[in-house]
Parts: sequence; structure tokens; C-alpha cells
Amino acid sequence: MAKKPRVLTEAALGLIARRFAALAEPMRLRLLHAMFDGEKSVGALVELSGGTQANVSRHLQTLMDAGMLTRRKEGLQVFYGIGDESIFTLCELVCGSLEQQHTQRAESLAR
Amino acid sequence: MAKKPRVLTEAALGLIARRFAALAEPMRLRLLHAMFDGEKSVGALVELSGGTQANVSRHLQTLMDAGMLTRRKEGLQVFYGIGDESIFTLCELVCGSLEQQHTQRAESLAR
DNA sequence: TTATTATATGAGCATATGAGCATATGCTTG
DNA sequence: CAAGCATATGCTCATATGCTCATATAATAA
Repeated sequence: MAKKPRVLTEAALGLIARRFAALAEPMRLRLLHAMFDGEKSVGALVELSGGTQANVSRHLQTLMDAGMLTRRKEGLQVFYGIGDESIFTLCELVCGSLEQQHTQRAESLAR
Repeated sequence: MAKKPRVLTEAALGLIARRFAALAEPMRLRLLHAMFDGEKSVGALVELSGGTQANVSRHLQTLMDAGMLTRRKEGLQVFYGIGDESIFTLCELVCGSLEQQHTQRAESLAR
């Protein structure tokens, strides 16, 4: 039966962990969320996220390193966008699961 | 169109980030992987993961706090299992996306 | 060239996290 | 009760990570 028993090497585990780590910060999630409807300039992301320019730039770097973003220079500005479709699904899954837990907890308290 | 424009509060972002953080460690991924085919005792997980008993116990605690595991005591032993089905899909997605990136990189180097 | 704007990055600090050791707790048996 | 096994938890150290400030780089305009 064994649903495709993926061999998990040390290196693979590290890569997977790094990918999840990239998503494990509120500010980065906020940035990704701001890019959900298309690419944005760094300046725009600074405004939308409410963070400092330096900090936003660093987090964008982290997401780039994780291979999740696209980057396009246009004059003085740099536009970042979501380059990995799986991110949408990942976030949907987590949100759904959290909602479910929340609901269950509420129910178990109510009875 | 706007695919359900989830409002993301500060608190929600924190919860989502914490959930991803729980998956952002190789040892925890290894433990989850060991539980893919059913619940296991702590002792068994120590053996399978190659970690120390204390460390394994702590990581299991972290995964519990994240609401991802089931816990069942039976005599002296404690059995942990995966309690959140979404974890399977999350890991599948990340693995798939990584493989794709890997393939693309390999291709771009080959030409 | 110099000035201006947009983005990136080095340095330093504060906090968070993982690993290891020793020990505590909890359950069962005698 | 005491002894023994399985699991959990303080404590400490080392390292990683996020944030801020100041400054560097890059592209454009004067």
C-alpha cells in the first residue's frame, strides 16, 4: 500500500525544513499576502506591510533565497512577485486546518 | 474574482507562522515521517530518529503544542501519532515544489 | 559631474531555539 | 513500601534569527 514511500535523506529534510522556515515569520507572510494579487515594488510592500525599508528588503531576500519569489528590476524600482504557486495552497491548507481546530476547541468548550 | 480574500489579522499571521515553524526543523520532520504509517511510542521514535530521548521528547512537545499530534498513554509508554491530516498534504506540496525547482535548475545548467 | 531616489547590506544588539546533561515525574511490579 | 522502566523537564551553552541604524550600491535626472 505504502503511498509512495519517499526516501528522506538528511539533505532533503534540511531543504524541506528551510522551506517551511521561510514561511514561519509573520512579516514574511504579510509580504506574501500583499503579493497575492500580483507583483509589487519594494516601496509598495514597505507601505502595505508597515515595516521599515531595511527589514522588508531583508525578508524579501529570505523569500528569494527560498526560491519563492520572482524579481524584476525596472529603473530605480524592484518588483517582487510570488513565483511558486504552491505557496497559495500551503497557506490555504494551514488556514483551513487552523479554522478547523479553532472550531473544535470552541465546540468542546461550549458543551 | 478574488479567491476568498481572507482577512489576515495580526493574531492570525502569528498562528500561521507558528504552525510553519513547527515544521521547520529536520528532526521534527523526521519524527513526523516516522509516524506516517501510524502512531509510535516515544522509545520507538527515539530509535527511528537516532536522537536522544530528551530531545525527541521536546520535539514531540513542540508538535503537540502546534496541535499536530495525538497523544495516548498506555501503561509506561506514550504513543504519538499524526492528528492533523493536512500535514501529509503540506509535506507532499513542499516535496513536489522542491523537486520541480531541482529539475528546473538541472535543466538550466545542462543546456 | 553631482544630486536624488529606490533598494540592498554591514554591524550590533536582543531574543529565540536546539542540543546535551542531569534529574524529576509517573506508572507498574514485587 | 521500594525498585525499575519510560517519559518529561530544569538548566546551560552555543547558535540562529529578527530588528534597527547607518551606509553602500544602482539607476536616473540635472
